[in-house]
Amino acid sequence: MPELPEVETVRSGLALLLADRPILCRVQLMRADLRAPIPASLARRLRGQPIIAVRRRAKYLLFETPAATLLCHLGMTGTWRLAPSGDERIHDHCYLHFFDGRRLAYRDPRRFGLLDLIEPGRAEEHPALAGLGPEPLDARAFTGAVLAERCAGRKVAIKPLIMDQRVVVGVGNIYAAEALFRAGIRPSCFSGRVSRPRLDALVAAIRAVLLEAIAAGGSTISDFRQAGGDSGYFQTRFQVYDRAGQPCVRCGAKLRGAVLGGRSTVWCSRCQR
DNA sequence: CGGGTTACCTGACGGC
DNA sequence: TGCCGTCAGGTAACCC
Repeated sequence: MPELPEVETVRSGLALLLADRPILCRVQLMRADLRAPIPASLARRLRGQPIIAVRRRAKYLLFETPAATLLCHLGMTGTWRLAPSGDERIHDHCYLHFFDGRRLAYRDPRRFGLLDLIEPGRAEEHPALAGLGPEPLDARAFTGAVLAERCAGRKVAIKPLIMDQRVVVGVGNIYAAEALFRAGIRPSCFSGRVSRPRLDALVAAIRAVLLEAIAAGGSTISDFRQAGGDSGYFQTRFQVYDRAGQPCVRCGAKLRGAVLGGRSTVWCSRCQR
């Protein structure tokens, strides 16, 4: 489900819900592992702690408490929701119970997500966060020059390259396709052969599409929901994603579809070179 | 090392 | 109705 706009939408929703810094009275794990084992000490370490902030790095959520930070990746199907008493669902893997009586539920049918603990001040050392590329919305960190350096001499196609979280974070299959369409770049283009002006355009397109999607509350495909339960609506603005065989919004040509780097890819062979 | 494929897991959907 | 194949927003372990 979640690329940067969806994770940011969840983050801002949770930050609003938790703005009064509620104190955890119980962390209830319903299973011992997701994609990776959940530390056995997680519940004990977080008990009695206030949530002082909810941050985002790449596609990760960080629930900060004085004693430790709860790290969460939503994988493909992870969701957080306010779960009143009686609202228990299949694939709920973790409940955060607060002293004020509220409860947050983490639900993740495919279990590609991650829950882990980070020691205070050690976020950059965590294996999942170390080595991540720049935030695409940070205009100083993610520039055409930075992307050009990562592309130089590379034969990997540009679409899988911009989905590589070591190059730039937060871009997944949907927004990679949308950004490449906006920039007029064919997804299968060798990274090392995309000109510098076109890489500048791609950086701008990535930033623009992510910002527009955040403003729209993310894209709701299947069961993505904001933390408040609302749907995002950016999916109504897809120009290429999931539109193979349909007409290009710009020129009317039939959009092409293929598998690239193991992921479904859609593009306009007339508008994208 | 770079580049490509596969596995992880469940659910939804289309075809028969 | 139900069975089966295919596909899904991500990541990482493999292979050559």
